[in-house]
Amino acid sequence: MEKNRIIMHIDMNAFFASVEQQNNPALRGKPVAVIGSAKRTIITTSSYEARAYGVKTGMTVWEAKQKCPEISLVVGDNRKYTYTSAQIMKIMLQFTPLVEVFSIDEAFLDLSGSIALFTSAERIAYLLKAQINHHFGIHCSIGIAPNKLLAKLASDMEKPDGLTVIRPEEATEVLERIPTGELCGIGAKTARQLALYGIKSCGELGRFPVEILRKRFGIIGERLHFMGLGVDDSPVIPAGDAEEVKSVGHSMTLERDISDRREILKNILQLSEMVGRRARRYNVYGKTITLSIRYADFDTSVGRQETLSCHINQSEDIYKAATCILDNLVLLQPIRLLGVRLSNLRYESNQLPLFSEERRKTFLVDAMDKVNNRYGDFTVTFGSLLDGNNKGSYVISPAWRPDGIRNVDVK
DNA sequence: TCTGGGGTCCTAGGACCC
DNA sequence: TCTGGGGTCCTAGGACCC
Repeated sequence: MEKNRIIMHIDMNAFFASVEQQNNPALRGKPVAVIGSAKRTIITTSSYEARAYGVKTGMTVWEAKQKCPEISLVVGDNRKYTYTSAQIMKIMLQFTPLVEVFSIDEAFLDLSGSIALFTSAERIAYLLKAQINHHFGIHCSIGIAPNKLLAKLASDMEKPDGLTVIRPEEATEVLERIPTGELCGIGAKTARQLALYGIKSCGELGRFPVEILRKRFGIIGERLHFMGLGVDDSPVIPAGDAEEVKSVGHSMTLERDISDRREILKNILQLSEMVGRRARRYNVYGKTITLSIRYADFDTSVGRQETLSCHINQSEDIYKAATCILDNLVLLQPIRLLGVRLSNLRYESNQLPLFSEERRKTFLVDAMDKVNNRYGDFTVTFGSLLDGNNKGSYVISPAWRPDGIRNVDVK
C-alpha cells in the first residue's frame, strides 16, 4: 500500500536566459536567447520576453532573428549555470534531504517528512521561491502532488512563476482533460500511436484495456496504463543514492560537412580526448566504444560500436578503437556530426578523491605526450584547439548535472 | 538560412555456450 | 537427416528526457 506522499517538482523558468539576465542588468526585461558557440547552433533557451515573439528552444538563430530582430544572443557559459544550479539545490536541501536533481534546472523533493516542520508544502514552495528569487533573481514553477509524475505535470501547468497543487482526490479529474503527450515519458511518437487507438487524454489512457497496451507497446504498455491513471510510486532519489552513470560521450556538429579522412580523424581525436579526459577525471574505464555519424542530409545516421577485451580510458586507446570502427565503415555522404561514446563502464572505486587531481594530471600529460609523439602534425593544432582557439566546442546542454561526472565542463 | 548535445531504456536479432 | 531450449553477451536503432 502506498503511503500518501507529498512530492514537489521545481522547474527554473528559462534558466540559462534568466542567469544571463541576472548577470547582465542590460539584458533584463529584454528578449534574450542563449545559444551555443559553434557555427551551426540553435536557441538553447529564450527569455520570456523573447518567447512573446515566438522564439523557442530548438530554433535556428536565423529563425529567431526573423521572429525578433532586436533579440540579444548570448553564448552560453556552462560554468555559470552549473554554479548557480548547485547553489539553488543547496537551498532546497534546507527543506528536505530528499532532493533529486533531475537536470540542471529541475529537481524533485520528497516533503513527506518535512511538512510537520514547515506547516505545509505550499509554505515551503513560497519560501523556496522567495529565496531563489532573492539570491539569484530567478523565477521557478512549482508543482505539488502525491507522486513525481503528477508533480511534474503540475509544475508545467503554470509558467512562469507558477504554483500548482494536485491533491490525491483531484488527480482523476485533472487527468481527464490532459492530453497524453503532456505526461513526462509520452513523446510525440507515442502520443500519435495512442491516438490511433482513439486515446487522446490521460483519462482515456487509464481506462483503455491494459492487455492491448501491453501487446502493442511491450513493457512500456503497462507503464502507460498506470501513467494514465496518475499512478507512480517511483521514489525521489537523492544525489548520494543515484545510480552510477552508464556511459560518457561527446558529439559535435562540424562547422561544415566533411569527407576528408584526415579531417574526420582529427575530429575523432578531439572527441576521444574529451571523453577520455572526463573518464579519467572520475576514475572510470569503459569496454565499449561507439562511433556515431550523422550524414549531411541530417536524417541518415549510423552508430557502430565495438566491445574490447579490456577496459580503457586513455584518449589514445579510445581514438584507436573509434578509428578502427571508422575503417570498417563505408561512408555514404559527407559527414555533418561525429560522436564518440564510452560505455560498459567499470568504476575504480578504491581511488581516493584526494589523489584524483594528481592522477588526472599525470594521465593527461601522459596521453598528450603519446599523442604528440605518435600523430605529429595536427596534434599541435589539436592542443591549441583544446586550449581556446576552438571556442566552437564549448558544450551547452540542459542535460548537465551540477555534480559528478555529468558536470560536463569540458571545453 | 536549415535543423545542438548528453544521457537512459527498450527491442529484436544474432553469436555462442551448455 | 532432423532437431532442443535456456542463458548471456553483443549490436543497431529508436523513443524519450533535459
